[in-house]
Amino acid sequence: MSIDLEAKLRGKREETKANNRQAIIDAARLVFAELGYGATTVRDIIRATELASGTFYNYFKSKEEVYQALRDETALRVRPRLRAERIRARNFEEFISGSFRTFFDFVKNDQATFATMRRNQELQHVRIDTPEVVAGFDELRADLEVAMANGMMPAIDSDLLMAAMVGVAFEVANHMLVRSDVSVDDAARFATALFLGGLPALPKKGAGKKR
Amino acid sequence: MSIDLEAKLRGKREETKANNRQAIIDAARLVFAELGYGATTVRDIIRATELASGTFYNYFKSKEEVYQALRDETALRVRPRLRAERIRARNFEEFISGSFRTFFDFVKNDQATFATMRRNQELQHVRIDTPEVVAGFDELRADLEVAMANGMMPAIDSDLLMAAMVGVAFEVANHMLVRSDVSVDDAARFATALFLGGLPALPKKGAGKKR
DNA sequence: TCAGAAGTTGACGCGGCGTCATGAATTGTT
DNA sequence: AACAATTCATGACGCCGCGTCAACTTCTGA
Repeated sequence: MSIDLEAKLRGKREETKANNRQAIIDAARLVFAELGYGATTVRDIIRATELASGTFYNYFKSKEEVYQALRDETALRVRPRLRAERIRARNFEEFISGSFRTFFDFVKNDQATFATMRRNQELQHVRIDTPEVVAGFDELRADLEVAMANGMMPAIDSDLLMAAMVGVAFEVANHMLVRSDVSVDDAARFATALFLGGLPALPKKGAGKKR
Repeated sequence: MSIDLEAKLRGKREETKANNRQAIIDAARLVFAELGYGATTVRDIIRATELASGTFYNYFKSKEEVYQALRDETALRVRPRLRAERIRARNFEEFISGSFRTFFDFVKNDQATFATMRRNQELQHVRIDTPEVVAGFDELRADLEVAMANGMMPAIDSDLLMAAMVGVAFEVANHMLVRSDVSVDDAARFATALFLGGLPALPKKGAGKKR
């Protein structure tokens, strides 16, 4: 059977390590959803598992770290999609609208993940910086810079542009989830129009700097 | 002396209550700055004070609540400024640029407060929802609606527009603080240009809705 | 078959949590 | 001025979660 196969390939030790880690993550997802992030303790998580309390610390330093792992799993699912969407883009309009639409679509469909998080009033917003998430931002900025180099769009401070896009994306996504009358389409159209319209007006890089 | 005066006016009881509350808030500001939000305990806060541990709970339910109070103090300082700036505005350009400039200016000058917060990696971002802060957002939206009614700007989904402005404001503010080469002026110009340029392109309210 | 490595276990000491009985200080009343 | 009532500060207390660590079990490679 497949478990034996894996055991052969990876060794039993590696196998149970992976299983334990995943068991903790899965338990955490459940418990966070039930109790809310702030209220859950490491003990709650480990209790929802077959493992002993000490074992938790072989895998994570704290509940924060488990949360990050959860977050990273999510980010790992979106990033490739966003990346693909941007690479496919033939012009700036597609670049922008594709990015926003993909993101909002993900947030909406993956509401299971996000709703879990959003129940917790303590974790105030969708927006959180986990290394994976930050890496995703960096990818966006890199792609923006490529687009500028290709002449697809004017040369603008890519860092600020990225910041603005990220801010709009997360904040609008929040409102989309809260309000029933805002569809993915509405949200994407809104964000896209804002940036397509605003782009030509943005201060060009190198120019206008009073240095 | 003035303390006697206050005591006469407010009663000694009220007086010490106000003092204790403020002492706790001040101690919290200090301790948060020193240890970071996540690492500080209620005990740490109360220890930085002359009061006994039980007294803390006469004023706040948890460290979260003290943090909110801190946050509210800050929001209470910005809101009137933003409000005044928007009321003074004679056209949409002034409305937008005044709002952003005031906000970024505040963040920069009040870095003491914000830097304190930003040291804490756990509180991921400037952006947090405390009742005062939310009230500030609502004010912005209300003012946007007034501006639309006055014909200063086209009728747009004010909720989404507010969300976008808030997102850009906080995210760009973050980058402004992190990067030494972005001045308040740069940040304000960038955000203003984005919205002034994007506004005409935004989907008009009532139109285009496929309902 | 066995020695060493790797990893699991749960009991332990420490410290923070929120409560509550006690007592001190302030206020209002006669 | 004396007193009763009210308000509030105090800090000890029981509870629980924290992270550690010595003992033990399981796996691995020779």
